[in-house]
Formats: sequence, C-alpha cells, structure tokens
Amino acid sequence: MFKLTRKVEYALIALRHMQSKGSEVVTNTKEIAEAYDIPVQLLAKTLQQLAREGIIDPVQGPHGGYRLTANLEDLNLTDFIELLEGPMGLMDCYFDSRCEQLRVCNIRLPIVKINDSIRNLFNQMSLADLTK
Amino acid sequence: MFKLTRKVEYALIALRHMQSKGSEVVTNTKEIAEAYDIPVQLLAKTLQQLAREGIIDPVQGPHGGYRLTANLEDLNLTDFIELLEGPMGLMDCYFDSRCEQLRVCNIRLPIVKINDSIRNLFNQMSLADLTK
DNA sequence: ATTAAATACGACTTTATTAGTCGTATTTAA
DNA sequence: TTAAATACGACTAATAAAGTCGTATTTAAT
Ligand code: SF4
Ligand code: SF4
Repeated sequence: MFKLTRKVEYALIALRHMQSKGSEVVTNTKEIAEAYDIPVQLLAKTLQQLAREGIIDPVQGPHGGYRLTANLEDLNLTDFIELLEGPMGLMDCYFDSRCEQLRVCNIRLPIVKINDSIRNLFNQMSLADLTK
Repeated sequence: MFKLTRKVEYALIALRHMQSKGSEVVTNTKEIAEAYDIPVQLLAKTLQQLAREGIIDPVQGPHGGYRLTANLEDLNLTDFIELLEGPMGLMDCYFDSRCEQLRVCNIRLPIVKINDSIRNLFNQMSLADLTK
C-alpha cells in the first residue's frame, strides 16, 4: 500500500535523464530503457503519454525520440501524478462519492486533513526539485 | 494508487467508535459492523488483529467484545498502519532492496526525501488526533 | 522507391494486492 | 446445556498494476 506506481517512477527517471542532457537533445526510448533496465514497451507507452500531455515533444523517424519541452519548475508533483494516474487520494471519498460508509463515516474529516497535508506537500514540490 | 486500505479505515472507525464510549465499555464486533456498514467477518478479523497487537482487549463469551486499552495519544499513525499492513513506503527500495533499478536509479534520493516527509507527517500524528 | 529506425496506440495477458467469505473451534455468561 | 460472542486459517473474488504483443505510421538515409 501507499506506493508510487512504477509508471510514475519510470516517467521521473526518464525526465531526469532527459533533463541532464539539456532540452535541445533528442533522446530515444531504447536508450533510457537500457540505461535503467526498464521494459521498453512499458516505457514507450509512458513516454507517449507524457508526449500527449505536452511535457515532452516527439520526434518521429530514425534518430527520433523525445525532447524535453515543459518547464519542470512549473509542474508540481500532484499534477504530474494525476496526469499519469488519474485522481490521487488517500481515501475513495476524495474523488468518488460511492463509498458505502460515507453517510456514517466517523473518520472522514481527520482523514481529509491528512490528505490535504499530503497534497499540499506534493504541490510545493516541483518536478525540477526531483530531477535536478 | 496511494490509498489507505479499507482494513486501516475500518480499524480507525472502530477505534473512534470505541473511544467515544469510554475505555471501560465493552463493544462487540456486530454493533460496529452494523453501525458503519462494514462486512462483519472482515471487521472481526481486523479487531482480532488489533487485539493481538494489544490495542484493544478481548472479552470472550456472551456480552463479550472488546475494550479499548491502548492510550491513543501514544500511538502514531505510521506505527499503526505498519502494525496492520506491514512496512509502508512510497517506493519498494525503502523496505526491499530487490528493485531492478536500484543500482542505476537516478531518482532515489529525491524520492527518499519525500518519503521521509510523509513518514514524518504521519509520525507527528497520534491516533487520538484522528479519533477525538 | 526502399529500407530501417523510430514513435503511436489499443488490446491483451499476467501478476500482485486488496477485499471479502467460509468453516470450524473455543470461551463463557446465563 | 445453550447461545452469543471471539479466534483463526484457508479460501475466493474483485480490482489494480505491470508488462506484452501486434500492427500502423512517420521520416531520415540510401
Ligand atoms: S467515507 Fe470514510 S470510509 Fe468512506 S472513503 Fe471516506 S474516509 Fe474512507
Ligand atoms: S526509487 Fe529507484 S531504486 Fe527505489 S524503488 Fe523506485 S526505481 Fe527502485
């Protein structure tokens, strides 16, 4: 429980790798996958998702790959995670009201507070903090 | 991703319920299960686990149930979660060194920092904060 | 034009985790 | 003796995460 998904980790690894090479350089999936022992197909899908979200820019054809476009200073960890994985919350009722216990739940408020603290923590944190 | 398990939630709900009734009162599983729409058998197992851990005290036989014994001021959320679910960490390498990427991982340190912040946050928080 | 190296993308399968159920034994108040 | 409760492990079901496959498209180089 309570783990970042591999997808998020792989995405961060890739972004950090690309950032260290500068934003003009084109890096291809295979290079990253081999450098970090990540299943290529899975990384490929993940990078495609990052490209759809406008964080990296695809370059097709031979010598293609991706170029880092987003300013990682401006992207916080909450947004990044939700971009890749959808809504993030400690408890179902944060993003889905179908919890059976909702009407009678006696711990919701304290849990909401903890959840807010974590989201806040993640909001303060730019991707640049993680990749520099 | 990133959710508290139902087991943890049910345990907190039960503890809060018991706390509100005072620590001398014996409360049985069925009462709690019905009040909060929790599957009885599942709650039963969870309360048995809390009893084994010494947080509540079992009273067997008819009119039996559990009595709250631990001082919830003294129990923090990290310990509580780990008591029920085992080691808690944002990433595998926090409690298991078999991650394939470990040797080459370029994001481990920043992730460790975030993980520490969260554990720290949870350490500051006593169960009493959540149940009062 | 052809080839080959790359991205694009959805469907699928596998594995892991979480959630919930069942059966049976034990304890004990009435 | 009965019935209401806990004790506990094995099992099953549901959900989520991780990984794979097949096929199409783009484009630089020859
Ligand atoms: S309502 Fe209570 S039990 Fe349901 S998800 Fe929210 S906190 Fe958890
Ligand atoms: S942070 Fe790096 S080393 Fe740790 S689990 Fe994630 S990928 Fe593995």
